[in-house]
Amino acid sequence: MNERWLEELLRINDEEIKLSEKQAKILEAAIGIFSQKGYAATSTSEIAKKAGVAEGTIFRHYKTKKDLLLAIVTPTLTKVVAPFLTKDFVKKVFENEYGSYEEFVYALMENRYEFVKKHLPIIKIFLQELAFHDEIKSQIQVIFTENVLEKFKRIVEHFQENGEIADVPSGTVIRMTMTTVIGFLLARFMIMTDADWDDHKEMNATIYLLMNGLAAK
Amino acid sequence: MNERWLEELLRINDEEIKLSEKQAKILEAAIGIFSQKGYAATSTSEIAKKAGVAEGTIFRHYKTKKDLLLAIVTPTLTKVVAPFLTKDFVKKVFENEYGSYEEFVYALMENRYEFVKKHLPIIKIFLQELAFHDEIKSQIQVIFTENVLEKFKRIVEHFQENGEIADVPSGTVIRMTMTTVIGFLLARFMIMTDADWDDHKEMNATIYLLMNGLAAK
Amino acid sequence: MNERWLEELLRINDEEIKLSEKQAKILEAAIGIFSQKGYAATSTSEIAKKAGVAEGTIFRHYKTKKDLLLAIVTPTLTKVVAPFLTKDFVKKVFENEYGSYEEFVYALMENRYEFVKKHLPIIKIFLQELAFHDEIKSQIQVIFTENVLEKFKRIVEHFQENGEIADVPSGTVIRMTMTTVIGFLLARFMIMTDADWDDHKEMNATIYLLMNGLAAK
Amino acid sequence: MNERWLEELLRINDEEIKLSEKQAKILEAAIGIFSQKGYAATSTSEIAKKAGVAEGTIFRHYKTKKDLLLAIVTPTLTKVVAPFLTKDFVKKVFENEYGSYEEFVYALMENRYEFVKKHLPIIKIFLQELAFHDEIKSQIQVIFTENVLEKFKRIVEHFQENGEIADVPSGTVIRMTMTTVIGFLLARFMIMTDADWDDHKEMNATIYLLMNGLAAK
DNA sequence: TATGAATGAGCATTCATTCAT
DNA sequence: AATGAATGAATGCTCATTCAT
Repeated sequence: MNERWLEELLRINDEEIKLSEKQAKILEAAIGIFSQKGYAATSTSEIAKKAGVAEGTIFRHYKTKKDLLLAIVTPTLTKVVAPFLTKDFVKKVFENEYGSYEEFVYALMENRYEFVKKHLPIIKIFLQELAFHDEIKSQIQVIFTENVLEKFKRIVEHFQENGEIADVPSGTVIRMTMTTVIGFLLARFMIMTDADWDDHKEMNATIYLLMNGLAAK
Repeated sequence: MNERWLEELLRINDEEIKLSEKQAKILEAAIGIFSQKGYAATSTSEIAKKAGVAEGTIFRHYKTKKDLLLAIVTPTLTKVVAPFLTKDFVKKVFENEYGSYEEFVYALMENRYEFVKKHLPIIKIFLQELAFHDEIKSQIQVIFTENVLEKFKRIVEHFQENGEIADVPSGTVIRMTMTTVIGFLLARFMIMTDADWDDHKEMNATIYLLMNGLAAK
Repeated sequence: MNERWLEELLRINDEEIKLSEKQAKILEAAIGIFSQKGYAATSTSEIAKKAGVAEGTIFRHYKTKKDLLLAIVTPTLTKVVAPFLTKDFVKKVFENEYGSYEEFVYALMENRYEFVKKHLPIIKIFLQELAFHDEIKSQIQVIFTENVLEKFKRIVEHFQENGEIADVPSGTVIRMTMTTVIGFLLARFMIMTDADWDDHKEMNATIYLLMNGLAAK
Repeated sequence: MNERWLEELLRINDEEIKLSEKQAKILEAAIGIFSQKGYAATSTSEIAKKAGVAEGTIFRHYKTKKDLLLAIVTPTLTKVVAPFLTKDFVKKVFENEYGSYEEFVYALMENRYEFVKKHLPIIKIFLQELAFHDEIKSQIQVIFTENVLEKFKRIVEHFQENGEIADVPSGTVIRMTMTTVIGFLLARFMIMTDADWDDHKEMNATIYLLMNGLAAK
């Protein structure tokens, strides 16, 4: 089985992670069941059975059940806001790699759409457990304020000076953009899971409306 | 203790619900702990202790732990979309009680803002457990398609003919409106719980952006 | 409903027992469920539901669950060996009401056959709980030695002197007779419950074999 | 502790059963308490305590309490009628290993007497629970009709042709023989548990009477 | 490294019994 | 006399975790 995707997803920064075969199976099994029934409602014996390992093996790799959860969720945390973490992300914007805020948002949305689509189960776990574990909550806070907020603000202000978008407080623009993007993804993947949409058409419409909303008058 | 609000919230349609004192205490306790730690991670003994009753008493009133959850969540289900359930809701719109879509959205948002603020713990439970209990999921589906969708559509189309909002498919307008409203409420109550916002200013900005987005050009 | 049979069965000696309607219903329900699932596996709430009374009502009439069992089983105890308890039972034998031991055994068997048939559920309870409650065990001991053994012995010896039955120790004859009678009844009512026998033909054959066995040579 | 007898008793057919030390202790404890207080009145915690293991350990070996019961009772089921299950049982009879029906019955009784004496507690459990668990009941039915009835019938008919026993329907002879044997054993081990009998003398008398009863005239 | 038997605290639920009405 | 809400101990069973092999 090719576990490259898992290794890649769980890698933080650039330290290579080597997952033994058993470890990979445990993680896969845990992701599957956690996302389906929730962390608290999942038993380690269930995970062990699905992973095809002994119960004890789980605890050799992860000291507690919660450690197993965090091993899944923590790396994902950074991956969710990944684009913002690349060094030259802002530079790209200023160097006109994105000719407009619209293009930027479109690229962002498309990128996150693919990411969510690929890692839906983990994203679900993440959203669920976020509410109950303060470790996760505060990590988000940190990542967001340290790595995302400032950059996002610079980008927004760039396009405001630019005259493309209206001169409202950047916080509001950011929130509008984010709720729009996240709202679209939630609607698409959590609620209308089986609706037959033309995803890209809806995405375009959504961004069009957002841009209209943000446009300078 | 005054439990009128609880009785009122849990009332479906117009059947009066009479909560005995113990029952009210059980519900209150359950709501508190469920919303804080999640349904699956909450033990009935914990609820009993917080409610100040014997554990057996819980099971006299609610046959299973899950029944207790549903007794909390099911009535809330309808209350969440309550405005749409009132008989003359659409009529009001057409009779110019709301002069514009903007006014309508504003009223809706304000109203739901107050509702969520008041019943935050139950809403949290509701959102969490939604993902794991198919009974809840399918009930939502039913309520939404039967009571909300059609009415919402008529309203949107009304204001499209009216020339106020753009001539995009009504489904897209509805989704945009809903993700905006829900997005705002989620951001406000779930994520930035302790930010010191000026709620109404943010609400106004949000709606302004939404309306710009939806405006006919 | 006519509860005369119950009142009659539960009457000890000659004290009249007046069962209130509720009491009769409780007893009836208890007999039904005890005999079907056993005393220990039956809950008082189950009895209450079947009897159509409140749980509390049971405990108004019978202080504990065990009291309820004993109220059913104790009177039955004497009724099981009832023929031996009538004053003139032995006299009847000697006065040639029964011309032979065979006739006597036949009458006894027929009589107990009808009794067991009529009161099968109680008999079942009786046999089951006998094993677990020392009160019942010792009561049997008492009744048997005080009321049955001596009389039975006199009867056997009568027909031994008479020359009808062999001159083995009367204890052995009694045991043989009893295991034969009881064995027949057990086989008929407990084991081959649904076999389609000709009961009286089998009874005759059984007694014939017994008498052959006991016959003086 | 030597658990060979338990392993042997619980072995079905010829598959070896290996009982771990804990398992043996659990079974021993369960047999003891079940037979004393009955299955339904015995709690798993009680068994665990007596067995000197943790309560969870019981459920690692036996999925449910009922499984534990069946693990005790089911193998015993076949052992009870064991003589009939040996391949050459009937052959032995025809080849004059038993010169007469009397000798045959005597051997059978003696053999079962020793068996019951040795395994009294299990036999008690067996008789008690028989009444409440349909699995046990139907298994008996199967074993009896498949393995015992036909053989027993052939033996009886052999000795009828032989002229030793009377020409009554074989079913009746079988029932008489069985109620006599079982009646004796019940009387001996269940009822007169503490009587000081000379067991073999009583057994001889019993068989003598039975044979007289069955004798061809 | 991996196993799986063993643990005992904890779980949801049921129980016989009490008591205010 | 009858009710049924309330109790809290007890039940069968599951849990995350440990540890000898």
